[in-house]
Amino acid sequence: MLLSKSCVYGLRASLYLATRKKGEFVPIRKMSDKLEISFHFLTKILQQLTAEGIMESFKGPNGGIRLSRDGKEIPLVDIVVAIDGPELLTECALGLPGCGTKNPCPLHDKWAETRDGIKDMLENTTLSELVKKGKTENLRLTTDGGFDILFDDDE
Amino acid sequence: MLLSKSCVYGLRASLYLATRKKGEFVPIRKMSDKLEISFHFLTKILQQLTAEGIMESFKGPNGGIRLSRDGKEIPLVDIVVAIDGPELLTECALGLPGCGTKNPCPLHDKWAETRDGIKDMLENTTLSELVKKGKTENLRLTTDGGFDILFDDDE
DNA sequence: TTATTTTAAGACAAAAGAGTCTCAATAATA
DNA sequence: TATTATTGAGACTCTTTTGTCTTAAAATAA
Repeated sequence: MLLSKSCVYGLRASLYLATRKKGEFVPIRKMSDKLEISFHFLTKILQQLTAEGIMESFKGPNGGIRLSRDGKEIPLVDIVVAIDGPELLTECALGLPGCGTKNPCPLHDKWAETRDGIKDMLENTTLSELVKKGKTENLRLTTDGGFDILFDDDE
Repeated sequence: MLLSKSCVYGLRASLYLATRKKGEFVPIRKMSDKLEISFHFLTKILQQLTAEGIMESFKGPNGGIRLSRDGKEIPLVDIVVAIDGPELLTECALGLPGCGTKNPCPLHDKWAETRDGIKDMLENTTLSELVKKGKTENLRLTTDGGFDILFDDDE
């Protein structure tokens, strides 16, 4: 599996927040309902992302979570690295510590190239970009629903 | 982590076997020593690969494991799929079941492209190719040693 | 036939990932 | 001030992955 479940949930929640009005706090409970993710589990994941400064939280009524930056400025790699760490983008395909151009494994060159493909994609794709695509084509973020399930009923 | 530890160990063992003379059985104990992998754990992994027909085993004195085909004909993808399954090459980056061109997630197009990069690399890289490169440049398959540690003392 | 060398199979244990639950802290509001 | 709505922190459980151990089965050789 490329990304951990925590990371996937973190990405889905980030996309959710990127659909909201700038500055608006969204309660985790609402997100966990819409995205069909366990509330407590999602809470822990979002705590990581707020600790990393990607999101901001506010307690109490009208509180919740929001993105720290505009979604246009947040590439997927920020969320992936915050949750899964940088290993995916640096590690050896054969699991050898310190594998690099200086002391490579037989697969190093080929894998480095492939890995850069993943890195480029994550660095050059932003939340806003995916939200825009999602909205336009009504793409899904859950097993069942379309992108529109993210919006409130009065929208 | 892209590949499971089992898969990584399976790849290293496959590379080891691809350095041996065609038809020769190598005891698992010898491989586990050279590759610094737990004997019992490696045994279980190789059982999967023999079950998949990628390797053949023979019990008793002078027994061991060998590749079923010549290393030239074995692409890495065969070993990866045998151990980790085909999910890596098919699954959705956001973990949505049935994500595809027909019912995609917002990341589907970009991820499908990246995923194909991984697939192409694994399909177009063979054991022999890596062994050749490893031998020529004395690349490592363990934390410490070079490729030469795979060879017997009398070679 | 008996002992030895090897893989096969499966029980078991340890560690990591995934998920749940409870209680504390903070903020708003009645 | 008391109540309610929210996140924060941490203990806890369940599942999967990783790793160990024991015993059985097969093949060879003494």
